[in-house]
Amino acid sequence: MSQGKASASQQLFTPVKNKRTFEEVSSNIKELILDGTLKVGDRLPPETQLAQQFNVGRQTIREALRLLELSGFITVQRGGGGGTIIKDTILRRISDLFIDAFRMRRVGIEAITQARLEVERIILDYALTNATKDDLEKLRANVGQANKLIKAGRLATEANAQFHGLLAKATGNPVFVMVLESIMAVHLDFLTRVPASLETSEKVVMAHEQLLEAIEQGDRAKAQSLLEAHLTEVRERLHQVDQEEA
Amino acid sequence: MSQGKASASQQLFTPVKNKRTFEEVSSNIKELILDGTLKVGDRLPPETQLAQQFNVGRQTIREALRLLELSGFITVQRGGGGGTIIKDTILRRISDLFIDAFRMRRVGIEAITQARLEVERIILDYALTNATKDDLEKLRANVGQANKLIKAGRLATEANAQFHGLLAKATGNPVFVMVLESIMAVHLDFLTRVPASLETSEKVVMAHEQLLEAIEQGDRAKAQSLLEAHLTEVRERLHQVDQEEA
DNA sequence: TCACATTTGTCCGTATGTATC
DNA sequence: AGATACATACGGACAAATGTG
Repeated sequence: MSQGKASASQQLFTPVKNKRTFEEVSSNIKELILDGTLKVGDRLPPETQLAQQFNVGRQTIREALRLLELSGFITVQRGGGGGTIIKDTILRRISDLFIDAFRMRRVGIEAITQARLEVERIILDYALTNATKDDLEKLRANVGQANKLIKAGRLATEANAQFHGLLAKATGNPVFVMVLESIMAVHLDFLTRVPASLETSEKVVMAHEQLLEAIEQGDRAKAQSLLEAHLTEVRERLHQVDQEEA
Repeated sequence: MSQGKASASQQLFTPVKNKRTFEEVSSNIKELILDGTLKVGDRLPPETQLAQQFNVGRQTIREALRLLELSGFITVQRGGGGGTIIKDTILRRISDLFIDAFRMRRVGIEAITQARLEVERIILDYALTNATKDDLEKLRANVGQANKLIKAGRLATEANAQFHGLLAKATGNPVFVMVLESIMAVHLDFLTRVPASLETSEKVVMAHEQLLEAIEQGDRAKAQSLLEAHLTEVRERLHQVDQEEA
């Protein structure tokens, strides 16, 4: 890349083929998905047929499928009746890459907590003005389910994580959902190393419930201070673990 | 990992193999990179040798390499003297996935602009308190380079995008860098559809210069209003394009 | 400039594992 | 339980690209 000048800083001829064949196949299928020709739930033909239709070898098809799989566009099931199915798991893939990136750069837990706090502040702000009745109902249902789990003596870790995702959705802006889920994936990755106790799980549910009430009442100031307190507590808990490990 | 209790409702034996072979190989190599055994710049053995060492077929190795490649851990060059080299391109991969995610969900430009504005607000806030002399020097150099390009009658698109990345770096928190670059990648993806004029490019550089001066003087209020104005202008330009297309 | 060695890219044939009916 | 359909995996072979002498 980056060939400065050809005649006048612009290249006259673009190479007919610079991508590898499996990349060609991959982006070919990707475009079909993105433009709606192939929809979620649809099934792709078997690899052998794909190879024939694209007029390439099976190995090429397989490598193309690996790209699509890791990009979150398809899932592959082996065995009879299985095959390749269009499915949107991009967000999970982004989260996975975020986790990798943090491990690679050896980013500390403080940086993540700080970023999460700031993002959640924004989210709360937007959620307070944009949340629909449907959003609030879903948040209510989430807290209800979490309470149920706690009373049954079970952990509500997953539901508790979901609460923040629902809050992000209530902003009406999907970008906030993506950003929050990416950051939270890293956060949760750290959290899995600390044995979750029933008490802390219960505390979290209570905090969510109070926060939700403040949101429902439109009490901005109260909601903000509750969020602050909630996340500060999470931060303390994580730092404790961080030091124990070190 | 994470087997709480072994007697009731918990599995005693975990399956020896649930991952596919190429996934096994991939995460094997990935761990070697993450724990520092393999460092950036190192070269992996040729595929045939890898196949022998892992005792698998070359096809399996190739699919494993595709995963690592798309995850941003390696780059592959063909030909003599080429091969697989450890290289960290995770951030670029995340940006690519973000672009895919937006196309897939058909998120509008307004949502992205809004999110970017909020994130940049935070970044400016942190940069104002945390920026080191080195950070400021790099920002200065960036503006200088951009000005040079403009005077030479060339566009400064790349440098202008880099300015915001440098600002994010000045927060001292790498999470902000990741989030901003992800959002900006989508933004730039939209921007490539509008033919950039020399005048707008120049305008942007001037805005950056003014903003930098305010930061250097520690004038928080001024910096904030300048940022606001700058991003609002970008927003207007984009919306214009958006409507022309529709 | 040209030939050569190295390494990835691609194809084919075949066998095995696995899930569904 | 058996047949079927599909992904998974192996091995061998050749083509294409790219650096080196």
